[in-house]
Amino acid sequence: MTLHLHDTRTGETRPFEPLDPAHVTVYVCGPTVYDRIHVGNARAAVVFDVLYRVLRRAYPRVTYVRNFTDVDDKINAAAAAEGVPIAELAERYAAAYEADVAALGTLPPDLAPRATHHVAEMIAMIERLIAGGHAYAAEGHVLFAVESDPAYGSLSHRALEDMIAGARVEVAPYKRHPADFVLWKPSTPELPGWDSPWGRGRPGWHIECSAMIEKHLGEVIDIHGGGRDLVFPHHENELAQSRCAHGRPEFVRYWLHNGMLTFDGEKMSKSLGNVVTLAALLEQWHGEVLRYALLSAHYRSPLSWSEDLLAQARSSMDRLHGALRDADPEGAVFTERSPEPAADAPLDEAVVAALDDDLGTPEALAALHALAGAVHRAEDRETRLALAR
RNA sequence: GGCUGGGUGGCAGAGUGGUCAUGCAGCGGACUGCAAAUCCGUGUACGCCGGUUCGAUUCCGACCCCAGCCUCCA
Repeated sequence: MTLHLHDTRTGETRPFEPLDPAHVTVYVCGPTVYDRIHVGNARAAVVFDVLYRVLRRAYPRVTYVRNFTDVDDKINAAAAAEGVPIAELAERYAAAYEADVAALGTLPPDLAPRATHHVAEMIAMIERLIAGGHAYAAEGHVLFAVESDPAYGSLSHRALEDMIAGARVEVAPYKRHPADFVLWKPSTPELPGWDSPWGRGRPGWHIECSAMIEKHLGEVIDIHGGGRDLVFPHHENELAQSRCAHGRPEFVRYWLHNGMLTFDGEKMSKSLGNVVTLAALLEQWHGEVLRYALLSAHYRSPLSWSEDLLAQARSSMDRLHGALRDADPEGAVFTERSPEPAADAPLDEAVVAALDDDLGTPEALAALHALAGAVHRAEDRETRLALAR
């Protein structure tokens, strides 16, 4: 079976057909670096790491880009609270992020661009949008005109009129349409800012991803990933900007969104205050156990997080390790934690089939356990328990 | 209210029109000097009500409930 992926935009799972099979392009929304990440954030990193590994086995070249949002109000606030320069704080948490997700056995992306390094590209893109009649300047801001994009709402499946009905925040007076969103906003002298045709200011959140994708991967990419909570408005807006700036209807061929981690039935998020930082968990649990726990549910489903889940993950993981020990007591074939099996290493067919079916990690793990059982029952087995996952 | 996606055994969580997910936990047994590991066996599971069908957890309809998004968010 060939790789099938679920695309949020069309709502269907279909065979993965890259634009250019010789070079697959993937972009995933990375963190805003103002604090240590929590397990919920880590889920996306792990899920898309699995995708990356699956793609690398199937295609000769894969470019995986995961950005750092290093210009944001929260960063400014955190830096001010600590009394340190904004850039210093951002770099500190970017480094912490990399260390955190590396502990979960994820491969580093091919590129990890910073938003602040791409302001010129953003400004250029905004100018193109204005020239094309898709954006307008007003009171130091530049706004995207949602009504100029007939396809606006196609990713999140909502109609413009529904958005107006649902609008809970007071609409800024300079907006032509309540759903218009900011591409550029003015900045105060103390805050980070860049000179632009519209005065000193800083970019809106959505435009960074559009600009970085265009620069590093081109106008059309194969896969765009992120958490479900980013579908609207972030990805919808990103899609609108890129599509309109490029003047071509296609932007992302497959939109992949991972489900949220819940804690006591509610989404784990900073605003709800029910977060568990990854760093704290790593003090108690091996990264492998956390990875196992994060992959124990299908990536699109919500996953209920608990101490119990971790204990179960550890026991399950132990069973797999036990099988490896049994099959290979000297550790001659399998190293403790091989970062990635060789590209030509044979993998169990059931595992591959499960992964090819929209990254069916629970089924893949079940297949791994079936192998483990076989290893224990048989005498010696050269089972290739490639723990690629 | 609108738009998505769900409701599966003690827990987590796959899947399917008529035999088994899988793991953890529990229980019984085997092996072992004890223990660990391993093996074997074990549980009226599929939100509720109708419908289609020889047969539905799986298809259709209504209902109830839950989560996410609509505001920063993986």
